[in-house]
Amino acid sequence: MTYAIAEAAHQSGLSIDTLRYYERIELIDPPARDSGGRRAYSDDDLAWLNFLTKLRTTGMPIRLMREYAKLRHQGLATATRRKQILVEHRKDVLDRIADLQTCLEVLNYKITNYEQIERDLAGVAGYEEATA
Amino acid sequence: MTYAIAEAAHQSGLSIDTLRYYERIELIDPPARDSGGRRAYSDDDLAWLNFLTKLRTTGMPIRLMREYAKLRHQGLATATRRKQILVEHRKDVLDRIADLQTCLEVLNYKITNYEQIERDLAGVAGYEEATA
DNA sequence: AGTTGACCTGGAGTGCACTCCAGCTTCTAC
DNA sequence: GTAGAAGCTGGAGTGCACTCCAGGTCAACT
Repeated sequence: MTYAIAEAAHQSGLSIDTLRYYERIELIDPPARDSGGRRAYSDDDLAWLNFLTKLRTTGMPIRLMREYAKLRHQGLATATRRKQILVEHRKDVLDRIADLQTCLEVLNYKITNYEQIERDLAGVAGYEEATA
Repeated sequence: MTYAIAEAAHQSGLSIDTLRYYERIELIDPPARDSGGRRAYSDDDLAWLNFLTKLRTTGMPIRLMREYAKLRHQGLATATRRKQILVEHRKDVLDRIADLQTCLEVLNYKITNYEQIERDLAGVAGYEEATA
């Protein structure tokens, strides 16, 4: 099964331009081409894209994704380094989640404040209505 | 109590250049100046900076932070809109955390795979040693 | 009085990750 | 056999959030 670039874009959630861009910067291998010279993405290509988007979503810089992609081509010998990259990245992601949760508390606190303000303002309005 | 820009940078975790940049784009009010024309940040300034960094950490675009900053100057009347911004942003943050957690599972899965590969490689090495 | 170091301004430069464009080819449907 | 959609290439442009720089001022210490 192969997929035209529009379909690959749709499946991966990336834009067509981004797919070609990723190819240019060697994040992905040049996919096969059909008889007319158009890109024909394989299921494997999509699986790799899918994994890449996971790394992107979690904020891995493209530079590091490229290193990972390069290592992949060098086979099993690089498994340790690849694992190391992922383990380090996992730590980054966990830290990031913790950061977000801390910020969330601040956000909650602020929102609660605004709710109190709204109640106060409504109280004044109610009072004004009652005494009008 | 006031703070020189270097101290404010240190306290907020932003760079001196970023503080001046935030001032230029009207994210923060111009702080007071000392007799020599140097910025003298107040505790309130620092508190606001601190909140801004929370918004930044959670990925709020500067454009939106500016809107929020602007509303703040217009007093209580804008409380509802400000709350709305924070509530919407909180949703973004929650979504983002959920995304990260999904990606984390993929990362964990991959890492587990690499660990299996390492064990397999170690097994072969052990076998080779034993039969050498 | 001179040196050092922090700070000042306006403006230019940077890095990242796309995103868009012009001009061309190729397939599909009528 | 022609119109329109989809894809191609190389290269330029964009938006964001800083970051750096030159050339100057000011205060404190020696």
